[in-house]
Amino acid sequence: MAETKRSSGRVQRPAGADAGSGGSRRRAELLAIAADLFAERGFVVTTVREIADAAGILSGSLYHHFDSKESMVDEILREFLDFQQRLYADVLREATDPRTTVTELIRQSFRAMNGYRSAVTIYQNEAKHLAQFERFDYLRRASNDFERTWTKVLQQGQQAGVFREDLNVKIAYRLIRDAVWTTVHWYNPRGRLNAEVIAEQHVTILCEGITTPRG
Amino acid sequence: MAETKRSSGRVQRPAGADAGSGGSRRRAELLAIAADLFAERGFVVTTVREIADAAGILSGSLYHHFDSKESMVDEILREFLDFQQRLYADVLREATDPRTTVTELIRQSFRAMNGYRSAVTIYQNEAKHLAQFERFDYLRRASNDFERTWTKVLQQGQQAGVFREDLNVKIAYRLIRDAVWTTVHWYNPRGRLNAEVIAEQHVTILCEGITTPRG
Amino acid sequence: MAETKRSSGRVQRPAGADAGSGGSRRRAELLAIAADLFAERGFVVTTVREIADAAGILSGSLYHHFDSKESMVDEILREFLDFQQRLYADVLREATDPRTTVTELIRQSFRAMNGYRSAVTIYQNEAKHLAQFERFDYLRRASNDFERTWTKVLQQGQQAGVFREDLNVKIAYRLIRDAVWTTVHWYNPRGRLNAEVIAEQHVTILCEGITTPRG
Amino acid sequence: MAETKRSSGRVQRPAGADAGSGGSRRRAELLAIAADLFAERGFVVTTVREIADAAGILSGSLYHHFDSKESMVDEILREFLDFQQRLYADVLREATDPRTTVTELIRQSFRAMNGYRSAVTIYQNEAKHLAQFERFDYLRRASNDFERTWTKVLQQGQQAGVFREDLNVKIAYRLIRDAVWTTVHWYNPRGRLNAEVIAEQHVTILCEGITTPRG
DNA sequence: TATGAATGAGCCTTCATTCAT
DNA sequence: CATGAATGAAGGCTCATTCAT
Repeated sequence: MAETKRSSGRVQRPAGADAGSGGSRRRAELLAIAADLFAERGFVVTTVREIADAAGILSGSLYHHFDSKESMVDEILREFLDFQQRLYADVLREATDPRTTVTELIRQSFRAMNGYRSAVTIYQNEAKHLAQFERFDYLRRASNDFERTWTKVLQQGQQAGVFREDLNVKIAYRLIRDAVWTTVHWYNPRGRLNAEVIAEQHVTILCEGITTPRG
Repeated sequence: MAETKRSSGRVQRPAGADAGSGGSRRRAELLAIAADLFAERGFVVTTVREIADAAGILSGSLYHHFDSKESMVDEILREFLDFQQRLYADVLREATDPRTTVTELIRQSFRAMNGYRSAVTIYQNEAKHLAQFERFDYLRRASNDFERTWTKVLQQGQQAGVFREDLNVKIAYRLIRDAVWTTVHWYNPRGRLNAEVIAEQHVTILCEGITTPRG
Repeated sequence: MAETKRSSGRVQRPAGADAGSGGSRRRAELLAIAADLFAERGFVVTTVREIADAAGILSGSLYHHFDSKESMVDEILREFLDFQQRLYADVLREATDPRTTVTELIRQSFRAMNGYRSAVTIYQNEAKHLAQFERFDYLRRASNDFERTWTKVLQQGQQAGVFREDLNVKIAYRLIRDAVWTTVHWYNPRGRLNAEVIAEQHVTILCEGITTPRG
Repeated sequence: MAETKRSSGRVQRPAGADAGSGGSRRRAELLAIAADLFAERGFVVTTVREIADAAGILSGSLYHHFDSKESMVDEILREFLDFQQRLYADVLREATDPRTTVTELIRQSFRAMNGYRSAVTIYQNEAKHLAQFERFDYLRRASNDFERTWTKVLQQGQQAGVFREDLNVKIAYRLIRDAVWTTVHWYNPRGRLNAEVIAEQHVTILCEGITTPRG
């Protein structure tokens, strides 16, 4: 078999996690470093040398842990997508009314941005480009899943009369998705505006609009 | 050396000819081809060869028209930014109440997407990356201009009591900007949803929210 | 389309040949240089840098003419195989008795060694290794063609009573083939023994054996 | 440093155990594995990792047994060459007439192919390449020994009138050598044609030729 | 204006080898 | 004996760019 290179490593473990699992600690470190660079500079533009430099090793040494640069993003994205899908599933399982569900979906989207900030950015920036390779088929699948999840909730809300009838759910979904996820481009975890504040602003604007309630 | 290569070339069709001007027709064609490729595939990933292939010439021949690949994006982006800024200026000059102004700003943002679709995409995708080079300083400047324009209007609206007081204008601005401009990623000019419909949906959602007005 | 890289180039043109055909003269030169190196040092071991050095250009420049190192051998081998197969076909077309046919087949095998010396060596040394890649399927096909050609003639000779009955044609074919083609490993075009002499010795030994006629 | 690594290891089974000796049993196993891979895939192309994989250990662990990849072939080839030379010496010692001697030399060449099949293949394929390194000087020496052995016998046969006068012994030797040893490329120990049959066919063809004895 | 040949720098990857544990 | 992490050198290939014709 291969010399190491087995998958499974957690990325920026956002809690306890990790356990005595397979992917060595070193592996996870390297993945986190790569994720940050991919997010900051772009996947194509980031060289394996840069990753290696940042890790304090030689570029060739990376291949002791990973098959390729591609397999690094691959792992990073899968990790994030799994996490996000789990969060959404949780919301749906405990869903009550559509309004609350939408609010929660928005909030949980922001939550992923804490543990998987780089991954979200990468997903945002590179998914389209990567999706053209067979290996990344799952990106399209995940994207479709997300769309289905959201549009279903929006439709239910419309039928229940809680969401505007003149809403084109497809457009609405995309607007919300982009509004929420592009946040990652300017959100600064060490800045004044923390994720919660931003999340609530988004909930407010997207649900109620920017104008004051009409008397 | 360079016989042509000077800037000024119009990119995509927008309105009045341009005939006779400096940038030859061929130049404009090449720029349009490049813009489409940059938008579709990404600036870094698009090779000069691909552009040349699409134009039916050899890659070296491109350098008769342009100094470099960079100077191509440069022209493409400048063109679009000029156009967009002119449109915004028009809106502001004829501004009445904040609510109408915001609506118009949104509409005019969508308008640019018709004539400068590729340019908008490129701006969306590559600005951050390009802005790190001196040559593209104007990107940051434009971005700041946009932010100033919008936040001013939003603040005025708040003071006038027409926009919610609990609005963080910075966040609101970014939400609106991203919601509007990321449209370019999925907007299909030949699809069912034309730009106007999408624009109105955005106006509605962003101004009134997705929920039905409460009695 | 591609920038150059079209196939068709003659390799070590063994006569007038070449004409104003497609593959530029430069291309043919490079191919000849590559062929010599592949033959002398082995395909895998020869680096594109070495080829480029021998040609007085940079390694990257080779890719202006060829898609890859592989496509270089590919062309070299195809060229030779075509030539050899044409020669064999000529022999068969004008075939009279089996004994003469075999003699001619041997002679024509040696003839290819003059114009395509390097190619023959490469074929000898690398065919097995290369044949494992789809792209080189034709190697196996050519090999089978050769075998069919030879074994048919040998069988006919046996039926005609001119070749020994106790001959295993498969073994005989392989013995002859290898005896003839491995010559390339030690044959020195500028040495004392010219191709004709060697050919005749082979004809004699293979047809009559090394022992003196008895009786 | 090296605790084992010293030469002497027997390669493939040939005869009497070897137990207790320096080269541990493991060592011999590894060598056999390496030999098979070198033969099948080529020395340069075979990676240490592949050998290690086939042996179920990590590539680094091989260096507990051997100094380098080179020292592996080295041992493999020495082993075979020793064996072959011993066989030839035996033939010469008990030599009677040239015709029988040649026959026996051919037979003993085939004999080595049973115990040292991979080694023969490696010798066939890589000798030329390896001989360029000082360390493998003995390859050239062995090759010369073989040539001397054979040409002497052939000359004696000519003088005795049993081999054709018009024979160029150099060419004849090479023809025989190559005819015999290239067999290894297609000989399948588990195929229909066993080594003995092949050997006898070679003896017949090389001594008597493929044509029927003329009345 | 365009071609065709070449440059030069850099990229991803491979691989034999080392060595602390 | 073996693992796991790393080294360092090299290899095939890409690509923006130049320039003589």
